[in-house]
Amino acid sequence: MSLIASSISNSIARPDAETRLDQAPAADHPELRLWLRLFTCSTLVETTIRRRLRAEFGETLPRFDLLAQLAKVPAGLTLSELSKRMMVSNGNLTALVERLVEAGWIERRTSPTDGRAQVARLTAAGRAAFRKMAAAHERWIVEMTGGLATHESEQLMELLAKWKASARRAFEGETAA
Amino acid sequence: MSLIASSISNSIARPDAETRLDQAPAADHPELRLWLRLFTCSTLVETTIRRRLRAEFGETLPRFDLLAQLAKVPAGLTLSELSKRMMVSNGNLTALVERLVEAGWIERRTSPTDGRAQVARLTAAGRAAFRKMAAAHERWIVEMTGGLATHESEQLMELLAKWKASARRAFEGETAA
DNA sequence: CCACGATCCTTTAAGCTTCAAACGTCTCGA
DNA sequence: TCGAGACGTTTGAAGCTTAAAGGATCGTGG
Repeated sequence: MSLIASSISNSIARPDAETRLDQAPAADHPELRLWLRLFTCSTLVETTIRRRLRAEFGETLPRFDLLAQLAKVPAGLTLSELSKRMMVSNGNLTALVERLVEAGWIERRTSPTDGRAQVARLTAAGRAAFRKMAAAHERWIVEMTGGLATHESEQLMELLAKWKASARRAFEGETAA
Repeated sequence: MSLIASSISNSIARPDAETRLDQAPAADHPELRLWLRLFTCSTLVETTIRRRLRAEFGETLPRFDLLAQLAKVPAGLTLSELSKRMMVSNGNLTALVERLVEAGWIERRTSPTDGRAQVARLTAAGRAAFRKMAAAHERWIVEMTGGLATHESEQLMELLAKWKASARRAFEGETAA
């Protein structure tokens, strides 16, 4: 969480010919405003989910997320596969998995085909716990997306797909270089 | 960071009349897919910014964010005003402000009108440091939004505004209740 | 005037997160 | 077969984050 926000860098230097701050209070470039808005949406949803998860189930979002990933793959996933899907660094998973193993919700074993890899898998208890949370989670998401009509959602999906493509290019350009 | 992902909860219970998984690999409800995609965009952009900020300036995102907020208000902001704008908990700011004061980039003093409030303000050094980072940050954002045409950006702004409204309702319903 | 509730900040404990470095395992080519 | 490099995971240090509890200050209604 953390709001990037617009720069003030050139809002002073800019000549006043284009000074139409009808409703834009401060942000300069439309791209910055767009990013700011996307980020706000994301944070709002995420924070709400996090709070409700804690309040109603005493759970954290990363734990729920990990369970959700495993729920989709009954055979289990390696830790690095998990870290890719959850979009977190791999060093992160060791402790997270550790705690979930202690809770009895997942089990971890060395891959039979690759001595380096650890495979995590849901236990029956973990699956049951997850199922309850997932139902609530789904309701929350639907509630928070309620303001959009069907055709709007579809439009949004497409536009975000485009953005995602741009963003991923920049993202990957990093690790490659 | 943490990817909520779809539930598997009812993907088995659902009758196969509606089983058109042409391209949707796993997610059930369109709302979940939408949220997932928004979240992915957000994380992709955020992670890229974070990495570049570290690589090129040795800075972290929260520090940059705080400077950005202060840059918009020369007179300074109280810590609680900052926490609202940055969308983080207030307990968070104490240490963050502390470190930025040590770096000499901001200064903090008790508000003359309210003995409880601490007002943070950029120093000249902080403003200079921020300016350099802000210019780069702006370039990065523009780069990552490059795939969208002008009319698409505008559309996206509107759709996200609607979503934001829904999400904020849910968000505020929490603290009010 | 003063007690009460609201507000602002800090502290604490627990957990999450990243990066970078280290270690074991695997793969593949010489 | 053996070595180099790639890969999967763990560890450590530093920092971020939250929720909850505590202390200081403010404003207001008695």
